[in-house]
Amino acid sequence: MSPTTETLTAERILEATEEVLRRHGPAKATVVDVARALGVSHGSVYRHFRTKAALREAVTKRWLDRTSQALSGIAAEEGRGPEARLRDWFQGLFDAKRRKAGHDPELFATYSVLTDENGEVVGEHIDDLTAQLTRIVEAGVAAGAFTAADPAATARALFHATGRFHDPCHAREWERPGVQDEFDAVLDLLLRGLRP
Amino acid sequence: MSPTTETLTAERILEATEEVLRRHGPAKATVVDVARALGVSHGSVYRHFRTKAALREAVTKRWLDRTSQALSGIAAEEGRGPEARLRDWFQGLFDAKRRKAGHDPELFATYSVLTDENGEVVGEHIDDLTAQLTRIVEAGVAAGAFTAADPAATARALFHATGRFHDPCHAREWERPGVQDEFDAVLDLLLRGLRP
DNA sequence: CAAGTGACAGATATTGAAATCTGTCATTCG
DNA sequence: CGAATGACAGATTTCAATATCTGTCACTTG
Repeated sequence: MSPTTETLTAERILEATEEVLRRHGPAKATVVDVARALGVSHGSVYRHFRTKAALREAVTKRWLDRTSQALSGIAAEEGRGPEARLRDWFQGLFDAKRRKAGHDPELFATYSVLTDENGEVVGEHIDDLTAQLTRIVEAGVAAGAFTAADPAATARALFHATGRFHDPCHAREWERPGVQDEFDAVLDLLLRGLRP
Repeated sequence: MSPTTETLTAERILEATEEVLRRHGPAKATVVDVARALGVSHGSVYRHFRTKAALREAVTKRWLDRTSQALSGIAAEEGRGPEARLRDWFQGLFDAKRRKAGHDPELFATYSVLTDENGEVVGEHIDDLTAQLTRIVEAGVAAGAFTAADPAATARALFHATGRFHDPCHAREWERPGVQDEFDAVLDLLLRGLRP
C-alpha cells in the first residue's frame, strides 16, 4: 500500500506472466521468471495460483476472452442484413487471426502452445463464439433471411466449416495468395445453404 | 539375381523404410536402420535416393497415393444420385481417416509427421482429391442437381469446409461422441448450398 | 495475522562429451 | 563396367552429470 510497493494481485501476476511468455516463449517461461519480473519470491506467486498450469490456463483464458470480446461488437450490430452480419463476423474473425499470426508469429506460436495445453478453456471460448454466431443465425431466421431448424447446431456447423480460416493449426496457410478467395468461396456456399 | 539374393530396388527400399518407420517412429528411423533391415550398406540406399528427405518423401507419396486410390472408386460410381455420391465420398474419406487414426495412433502420428515435412507432396495429393471431387460436382451440375459456376473452385471450397473431418490436425476430435452428427450437419449445409 | 519468504525434495531441463548419423567418394567386387 | 562397399568429415543425437525449476511449508515480517 506504500507509494513504491504495489500489492501483489492476480492481475499483476497475469500481466507479468504474459510479458515473460512474450520474452522467453512457452517452453522457457518459468514461475521463477515471473516472480523475478515482479521482484517477489516464487512462493508468493503460488499463493495466487495453485500450479504453474493454473497460471498458464488463466493467461490463456484472458487472451481468448479479449479476442471474443472484440468480435461481440459485430455480432450485436443490428443495423445490417443477416447475411452481411454473418459475413462480417467471420471476416472479422479471420482478419483478427491472420493479423496476429502474421504480425508476431512467435507470440502467436506461444499462444498456440498455450491453447493446445488448455483444451477446456478453448472449449469454453468456442462455446462463446458459437453463442455469438447463434444469435446472428437466430436474427436471420426471425427476419426470414435464413432457414435453420436448430440455430445452435447450425452455428456450430458454420464454425466447423470455416475452421480453416480461424483454427491456429491452419495458420501457415493464411499467408498464401488466394486464401481470401477460398474464404469467400466457402462463405458463399454456406450462405447459399442458409437461405430458405 | 541368384535365388537367395534379390536385387536392390527402389521398391524394396521403400517397403523396408515403411517397416522401419513403423517400428522406430519418425524421429528415430535412420537410413542406417533401413540399410540394416535390407542387409546392405547405407551407401547402397543413397544410390537410389539422393537424400534421407527424398526417401521419406517417396514413402509419404506412396502412402497418400494408396489412400486416394481407395477413394477414387466412390468418385467413379455412376449409379447413384450426385448428392448421395458426394456424401458417400466424404463419408468414405472421414471413415478412412478416423479408422487409421483410431486403430494405430502411433503409425498415424508417424505419417502426420511425414506429411508435415512434405508439404509439396501433400499439395499434390490434395489436388488429386479435389480433382475427384470436381468430377462429382460436374456430374451433379450436368444432371441438374447442383449449381456451380466453377466446379473446380466449388470442389476446393467443399474440401476446405470439411477439413475438420479429414485434416490430420483435427484427429484428436474424431473420437469425441457427436462428431458424426457434426459431420452430418456440415454436409447438410453444404449440400443445401449446392442445390440450384 | 495476513502477506510474503526461502530452504527443501523430487521432477525437469541444460549442457557438453561421446556416439551415431548423413552424405560423399575412392575403392572393391562380381 | 556397373553395383555395392565402407572409411571419412561434418552434422545431429544421445546420455549422464549438473543445474534449474516446481510445489510445499515452517517460518519471518510489517
